[in-house]
Amino acid sequence: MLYKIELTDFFTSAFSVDCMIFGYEDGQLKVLLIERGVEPFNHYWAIPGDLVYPNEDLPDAASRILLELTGLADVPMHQSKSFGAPNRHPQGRVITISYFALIRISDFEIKASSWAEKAMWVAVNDVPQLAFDHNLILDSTFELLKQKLNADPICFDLLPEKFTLMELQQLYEYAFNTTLDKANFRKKLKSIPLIQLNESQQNVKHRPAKLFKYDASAYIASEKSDGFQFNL
Amino acid sequence: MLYKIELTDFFTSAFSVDCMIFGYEDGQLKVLLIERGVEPFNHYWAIPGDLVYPNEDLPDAASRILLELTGLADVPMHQSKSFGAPNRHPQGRVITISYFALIRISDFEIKASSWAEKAMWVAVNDVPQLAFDHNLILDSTFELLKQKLNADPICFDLLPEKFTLMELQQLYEYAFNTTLDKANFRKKLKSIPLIQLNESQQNVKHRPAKLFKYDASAYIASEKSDGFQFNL
DNA sequence: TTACTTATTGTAAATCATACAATATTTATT
DNA sequence: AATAAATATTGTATGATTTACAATAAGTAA
Repeated sequence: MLYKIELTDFFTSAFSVDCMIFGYEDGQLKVLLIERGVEPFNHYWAIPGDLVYPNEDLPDAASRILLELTGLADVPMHQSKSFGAPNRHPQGRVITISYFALIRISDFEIKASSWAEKAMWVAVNDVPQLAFDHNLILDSTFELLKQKLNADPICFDLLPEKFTLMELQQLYEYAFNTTLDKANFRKKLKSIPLIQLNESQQNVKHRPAKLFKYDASAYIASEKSDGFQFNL
Repeated sequence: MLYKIELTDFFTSAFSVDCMIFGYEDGQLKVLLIERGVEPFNHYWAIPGDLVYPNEDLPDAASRILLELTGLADVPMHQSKSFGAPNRHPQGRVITISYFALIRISDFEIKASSWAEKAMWVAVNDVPQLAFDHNLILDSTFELLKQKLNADPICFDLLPEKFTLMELQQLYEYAFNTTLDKANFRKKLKSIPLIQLNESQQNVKHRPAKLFKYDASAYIASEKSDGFQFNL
């Protein structure tokens, strides 16, 4: 630095939030992407995100922007990593704080609006080249998501309210790209409060599986809820 | 918003990094704090941190600022959470990206400089009221640190190179505020590559304990290094 | 030599993980 | 109806791990 930098020189940056919404459908873990209809990166697919207003809190911005671009409302989000390489945005210094959430795809209707041309669920294993450094952000957040799947019972946010144990197992098998023993998987589930319903799977060509519900309040009430390792 | 907001209106913010350096000394987990010598929050204790230059990458800024304020160099840092409440900084909108690192206190010499009046190691259970939202940042990062202590063998970054198993156990007992069975703790350690040295503790009034070293390269070479749960 | 203090190892019971095998319940087919 | 096919669900035997203690070892201090 040759010249003394003034305080006002620092206040020349912007910041954005990027919202990664994950869902589970057709046996695949998917993320909600938009097609940009503006420069820069016009017509590129991207994580829904935008600049934060100078007086707006970050979680509020995340909710607003997700709603504006995709039509999704009332999705509680968790903070992921922040990215701030000096050249990551062509229009100036923009630091992005990324957020993620897990939802039941069937509970929501997506509708692209504002400058988003399209909105689409894309399997995480099938994500194209994205705008900005969004592939980096997504990869990093998917790793975080896998950690959380092992540490907290958040898998139930992805499944329908009533699910079979096989569906639960397949979600884990897909996320961790592995195969699990059915009998032993069920034994591990004994440590999680699940309620077996008097209902069965419909429209299958074989013995239908029983449906289960996750008992969140029982989990919260248990000592397990702090320091517990899920590790399915 | 009554008026259309222009792109230039967004580029009016600044961002900072805050560096939480943890160490272990006298049986206590400590964090490095500075006393501010400038407004705002003059004479408050604070996490070492400052504004990032408009063209500076975040990790570079973290290294530079830590060196300027505390004299610590060559400390690899990991990103923690970001904080961006609109009113968290009295001089304008400043989002902070927090970083943390674990070091061996005895390997470094701290020296306050620039606008830091003092620099001091403070036990994490004994931190005073800090400037800005720094108590919030520290609490949140200490939780993250505990998670990491359970997931990775990072405890060895805090201990001296040669340590006794009792010292290792006491570190965990302090961090998790619990007591552990000596015999069973040692059995858990069997899953971690430790090298027993031909040296013993010095200057103790009873049978001295053997000294151990952590074999990092053996850990990295093992399959455990991905997806492994430490959980001591 | 003996008491004292902490380090280190051992052991038995209980719990959990793993690899399979066996049984159960439904739909589809004859 | 009876049987086949497919998947759901439960069982079992072996080994590994966890847990709560007890026992032994190896130094220091008188």
